[in-house]
Formats: sequence, C-alpha cells, structure tokens
Amino acid sequence: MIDKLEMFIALAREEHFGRAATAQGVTQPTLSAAIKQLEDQLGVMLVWRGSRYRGLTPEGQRALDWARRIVGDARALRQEMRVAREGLSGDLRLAVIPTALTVVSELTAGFGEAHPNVRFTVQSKTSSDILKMVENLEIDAGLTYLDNEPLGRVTTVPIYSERYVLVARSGHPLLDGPVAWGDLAGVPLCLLTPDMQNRRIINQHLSEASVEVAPQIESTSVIVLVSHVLHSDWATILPVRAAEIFLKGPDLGAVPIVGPDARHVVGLVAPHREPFTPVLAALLERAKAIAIERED
Amino acid sequence: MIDKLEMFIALAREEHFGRAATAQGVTQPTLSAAIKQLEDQLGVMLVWRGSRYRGLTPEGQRALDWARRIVGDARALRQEMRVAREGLSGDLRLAVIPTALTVVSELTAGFGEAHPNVRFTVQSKTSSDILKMVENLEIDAGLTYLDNEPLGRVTTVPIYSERYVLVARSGHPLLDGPVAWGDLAGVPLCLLTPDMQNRRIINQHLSEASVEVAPQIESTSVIVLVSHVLHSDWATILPVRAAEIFLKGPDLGAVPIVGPDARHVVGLVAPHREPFTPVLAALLERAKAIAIERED
DNA sequence: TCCCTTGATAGGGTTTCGCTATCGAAAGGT
DNA sequence: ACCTTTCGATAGCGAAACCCTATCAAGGGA
Repeated sequence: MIDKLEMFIALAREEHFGRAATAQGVTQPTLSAAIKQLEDQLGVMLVWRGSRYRGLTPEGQRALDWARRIVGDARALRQEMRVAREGLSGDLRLAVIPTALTVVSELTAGFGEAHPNVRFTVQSKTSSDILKMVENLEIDAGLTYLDNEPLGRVTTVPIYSERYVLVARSGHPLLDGPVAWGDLAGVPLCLLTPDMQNRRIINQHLSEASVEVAPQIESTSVIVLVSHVLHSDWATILPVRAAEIFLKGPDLGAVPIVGPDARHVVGLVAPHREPFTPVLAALLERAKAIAIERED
Repeated sequence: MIDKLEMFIALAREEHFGRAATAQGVTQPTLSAAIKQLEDQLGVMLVWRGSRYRGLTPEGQRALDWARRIVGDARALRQEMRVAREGLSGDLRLAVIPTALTVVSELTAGFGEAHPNVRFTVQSKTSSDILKMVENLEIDAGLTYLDNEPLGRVTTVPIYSERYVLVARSGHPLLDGPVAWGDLAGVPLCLLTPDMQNRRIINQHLSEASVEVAPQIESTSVIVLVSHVLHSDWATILPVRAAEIFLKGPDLGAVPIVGPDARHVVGLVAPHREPFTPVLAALLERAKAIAIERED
C-alpha cells in the first residue's frame, strides 16, 4: 500500500507514467498496475486517463494530500528507528536558493562534529522549485525566502534578512560612497535570471525607484555574475551574504545599497510533521542558533 | 507495511500475540511473523521477547505512536475516497459513558435524515476505556468527561456540564425540597461502581461535605440503579441528563442537589487528525450545534 | 499518411503471504 | 518436584501478489 502511494506521488510529480516509473526504480507496466490497483482499492478514479497522462481527478488531488502525509510519516518512522539504532545518521537533502548557498556551511558547521554520520546533499534551486520539492518529499528541507509563501503544511525557521550591495571591480566609480537604488539608472549590470525570486525582488526595488534596467548578462549562477564583474566593467547586485565570499581579494569592491529597507527574510522550510524526525529536529535547532547569532 | 503496523497496534493493545492475531483475523504464527518482519525492516527490536509478551521496548513505544498515526491516516484516506464515491456512509463507532447514553440520540438525531447511509455502533464504556479506545483507533469518537485529561493528540468538543439530582421513589422524604450533599449522610444509596468516573466525582462531592457512604448496591448500569430505586427505599444520585428519561411516570421523583457547583464537562473526544474525515467532521459539527442549543 | 510517443495488456518466473501442525520454554497448580 | 497449561516460535506448503519482458492500440505531430 505504502509503495503504491509512493508511486502515486511520483506520478503526480512527474506527470508521466514512464518517468515516474524510472524515478521509482520500477518499470512502466509495474507503475501502471500499481496506480490501477490503488484506484481499485479506493474505489475511485485518481488520474484522468486518455492515451496519456492528463492530470489528477479531484479525488486524486485529495488522495495526494493524504498520500504525502502517510508516506512522509512512514519515512519518519523508518528514520527514527535508524537513529535509535545507530545515532543520527543518513543523508539530509537540502535545496537552496543561489544567493543563500554560503549560509549552508554555517548550518552544517556544528553538525559535522556532533553527528559525523550525517551526510548532506545540497542542490541549488529556485525558490518555487524548493517549495515543490518540500511538498513532494524530494528534499528534507529547503533554504529559501520566507516572505511570500502561499504555502500550507510547512515549518519555517527565519535565519536572516537580506541586505543588498552593489558589487563591481575595484575602481568602479560607484564604489566611492553608498548607493541608492535610484543611482543605478544606466549602470551596466549583470543579474540573475527573472525566474529567480531574488531578481524579482531587485526588479521591484529598481522599479520603485523608477529605474529601468536591461542586463546584458543574465544567469542562474552567482559565480557567472561575479566572474563577469571581475573581468569587465559591469556591476551586479547581490545580497551581502552571497557577495562577501568574493570580496576577500583586492580585485572587487562592494557598497551597500541604501533605500527602502525592505527586509527579505531567508530561512529554513521543512515539511511540517509532528513530531519532527530527529535529524530534522537537530537541523532546525541549528538554524535557530544561527538566527540568534546573527541577530543585529 | 500498513497491515503490519495494524498488527503491531493490535499487539500493543492486547498485550498478547494470540488475542491480537484473533482481533486482526489472522492466526498467531502470521502475526508473529509480521512483527518479526517489522522489526527486521526497521532494524530495531520493538517487543521484549521472552516466552511470552513482556511489553514494548522504548523504540517500540515510539514506533507505536507513528504506527497509530500512519494507520489512522490510511483509514482516513480510504474513508474519504468512499465518501467521494457514495456520499457519507459507513459505520461510525462510538463509545459512551453510561450517564451520557441519552445524549447519543441527540447526536444521531439530525444525522439519520441528512445521511441515511451512516450507521452508528454505540457501546457503553468507562471513561478510561474510551480514551484508550480512541488512541487505539478502535472507535471513531467517544462521549465522556473532558475535565481530567492527561491526553495528547485528541480533539474535544464540549457539549454540556453535568448537574446532579437525587432520584428516589415518589414519597421519599428527601424529595420535598432541594438537597445538599451534606444531607445525604445515612441515606441508603445505590451508586455506580467506583471504577466509573461519575462515581468518583460523586464520592468527591460527598467527602467534601464530610459524608461517608457505603452503598448497598453498586452497578455499572444506570438501569440497575433506577430499577432498584423503583422497587425499594433506596435513592441514587445521577446527572440530570441520565435521570430524566426515567422521570416520565409518577413513580419516581428527583430533586437537584445544591452545593459547590463544580461543573463536570461532558463532550466528544476524537483522534486529532488534519483534516478530519468527512463523517467525523459532520459529527463534530453536530456536537457543536447541540452544545449551543443547550447553552444555559 | 506515417511515425513516434505513451500507456495498457499478456504471460511467466519469483517472492511474499498466511495457513496448519508442531515444538520448546516458562508459569502455575497440586 | 512433577505435571499441566499457556504462550510464542518454527517448519512446510499452497495461494496470491509482485514485477519483469514483450507486445499492442491509441493519439499527436510532421
């Protein structure tokens, strides 16, 4: 039963029988049969059938909620028993927005010594991807924006508020003093792509200051942005946390961007489950500790 | 997996492999094997083994919590899908303290017309049995005292507060005016057995009034008490709600017992699950409606 | 129209499941 | 101390479930 629910979740996520089957490590006929059996057992149709996947029925949507919960709890049970057997261990899967990637090392810092058997898998994703992945139990927790969440059953731990700096090659004229958003009109910029929430935040600040920008370079990678800044006269806008790792040497400079001090809170997002699994509980604890440290 | 968790719950409840097996409709070797497999899969010992059942290990206790939740959610999923298929239907299992039995008909009243396919199974139990049964998912809801709950994951809906009356055969000298707890010294009484919470409440009131009683008749059944009162000079103490059904004829009389107006709240107790199953949601709704009606 | 993608179906080997029968250990009574 | 009873584990076997490979039919796109 639980395996079938896992397959059902995979199907809803992949929206494709074949891919879902691969993701579950079974063949497509096996997954098809599992869904059919699930429908028989529950006595309702869960998936709109044509010659291809056409989405979930309303009952399927409802069943998906329960399936996520049941599967999540079953995993929690297994994990908790493993912890009882061999202490905190296993793989903790995180997804993180690009501009918060440097924060992960603070999260994992104490962890490695205290719990040497816990591994981390960190992937860089957009904030909306992260929320989906938390829902689908593809990751154990996400590190992303907490502001604009139309999200249900999740636990959040705020860690810090983003503040923005302008980053440019040393000697860039704007580096001499503080910069306001309005000063950026006409400045050649490279920025994250518009599907990233960070870029949308920056866009909003710029447009509130009536500045239009058309970045020559857009990327999903902070490294790409910085390396362009390093080798050209372009500048970029980054959260302090994302920029400071590049500011160790003399080649780059940064100045705070002053203006409407809209704080965009970044923190941990985890599926809400009571009680939390031991590993997740430890991670949330650690996140709270970090949050207090950087209280300023 | 889920079936094994069900067997595990049954074992924890029955504390006996054979009985648990019978309760699950399987043979004892099947249940033994299921528990063993569960232990293998989780990698921990769940049950203290000797030549007989010796209780759960700490891990077993923890696993039991998860098992209850997972099994409960799985049932909720199945029920909700059935409701989607054929509307509110199925069997709603209630357990009720003896003194609240007459309230059940108010709960079921509107239900029968609105949802003709919902059946009710009502059993009379002690309040502590009811709490256990709610935990073990043996019943869908209980009707019992809400005061002294050292209880965790349950939802409660208060319905009414008990007030007590002295019930006796017409002509009994105490029926002439209101009675105080202190007036009951030396009065021949028949009462519920001391394992019932109602009796303990009455004992408490009596002892606060420094009255000692040694009832000649004790029973778990209100009907036994009343029929004794009817055919002898004994009196009994009952909540109004439990007594009034017997006061229709001229043979019995009742007077309120005045004194410290300690209110003992009676209401519905159901396993807390989010969201509630449709049938349970309807029942809780109905309970709230009743509670408002009798607001006085 | 042809071709490719997608999901359903058929057939078969392996695994799991749950039963009956039986055993060994421990508890309880005499 | 001995016998009996209770309780859970083990062995062996037939039935069911599971999951694979191979194949088919229906749509959609060029």
